[in-house]
Amino acid sequence: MQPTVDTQQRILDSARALIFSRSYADVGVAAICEHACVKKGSFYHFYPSKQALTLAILDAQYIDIKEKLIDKAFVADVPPLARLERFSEMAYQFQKGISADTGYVLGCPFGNLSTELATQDEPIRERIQQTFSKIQQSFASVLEMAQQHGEVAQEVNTLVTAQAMLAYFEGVLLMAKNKNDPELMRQLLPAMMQVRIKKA
Amino acid sequence: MQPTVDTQQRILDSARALIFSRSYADVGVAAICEHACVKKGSFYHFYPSKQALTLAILDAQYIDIKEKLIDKAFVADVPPLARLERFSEMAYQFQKGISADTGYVLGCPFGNLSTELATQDEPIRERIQQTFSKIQQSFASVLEMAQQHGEVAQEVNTLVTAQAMLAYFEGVLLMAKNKNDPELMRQLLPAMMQVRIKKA
DNA sequence: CCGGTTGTTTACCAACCGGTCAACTATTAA
DNA sequence: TTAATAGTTGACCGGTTGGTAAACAACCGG
Repeated sequence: MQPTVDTQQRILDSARALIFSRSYADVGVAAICEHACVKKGSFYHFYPSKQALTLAILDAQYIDIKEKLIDKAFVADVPPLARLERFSEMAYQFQKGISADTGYVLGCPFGNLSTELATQDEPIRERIQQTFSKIQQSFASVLEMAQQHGEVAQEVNTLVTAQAMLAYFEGVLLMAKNKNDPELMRQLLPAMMQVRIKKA
Repeated sequence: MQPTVDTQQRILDSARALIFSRSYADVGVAAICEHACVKKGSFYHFYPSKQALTLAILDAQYIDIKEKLIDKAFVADVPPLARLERFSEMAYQFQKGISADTGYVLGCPFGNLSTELATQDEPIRERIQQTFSKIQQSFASVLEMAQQHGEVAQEVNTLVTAQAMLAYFEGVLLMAKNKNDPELMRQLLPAMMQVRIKKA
């Protein structure tokens, strides 16, 4: 048969790009197939439903973000708190690039799908929740190291502070998307490093 | 004619409730009409399009939030910074009530519509942007009074800090919606009052 | 009593939605 | 050589989408 190499991959990549730049509801299966140069029958050969595809997108998206953003920002030869600054700066550069390419700040793939589907699709909501938890854990680990380095007070609840920082990050992305201006991230994100929530 | 009293109002109220609890794309004109006990022809007698209705919803929603949340929280006989705490507490109570009624934390009507439509519908994006600006202004006024009372340092940029606080608030709402747990607001919102961004 | 305005109703539209199905083709293992 | 398997294709499904048009009913000012 034809190379066939990556029909499934093309479907996933196309769907990821289209849904990220528009919305879940606005991107139909037909549009995904057209973008991936695949017929609808093939789509349903690989994915039983649009929902199942979306769950696969979430997993792939997390792997990407972990490799290309989190792991690249949280490097050992930088002091813990400065790693969070690297994270902010890289996220800003990322959104700025997208904005330059597409004309739009697209925000966070997880946050976007979450607000659209959290009350509508329980499996998707749950998967996003798991993803946020993993990212939160990465943040919390950095905060713990920061505590060991004396950069963060011992009385700080690292897990809850990580949650708050992530919430702030998502909020800034939401506002930047709505304003369609990546520079808002530059202005607001530095305050993320100041967020603290103390132990109960 | 029939009482007719408020066909238009019923359409607006139904649409507001339905779209808030689901999403823009998931709530069709037919569903709105059914919920409002109105025929589709009447809908288009009052609103030229679903988009126009949504713009009207945004305006009505802002009026509501301004009256029932902002003006009630920002009262003169409470110290400025404590007004922000009142705002947080009332927002939490509000979401808790919704959660008890519907089984879901619904988040912010503006934030929800923004993430879904910001890249798709420019007039709606713009209207949401104006709404956020107004809320931000209310926050900034409180911060200025806090400065006059010595609660906030003079070097703080009140307008940008207000923007950051609003972003944090939106982020917390997003996370609470995704976790479907209003208690997250109790845990995270107090940190909103600590957010500061200094003058350049 | 009339005519215009406002509002309501019903029937209708083309386009699209997510998803199914059976026929077909190519590949591989026995 | 054959049979099973994996992948592809195009036609098709019922239901729904936002929106339209025309007939009709009730009100009000002249």
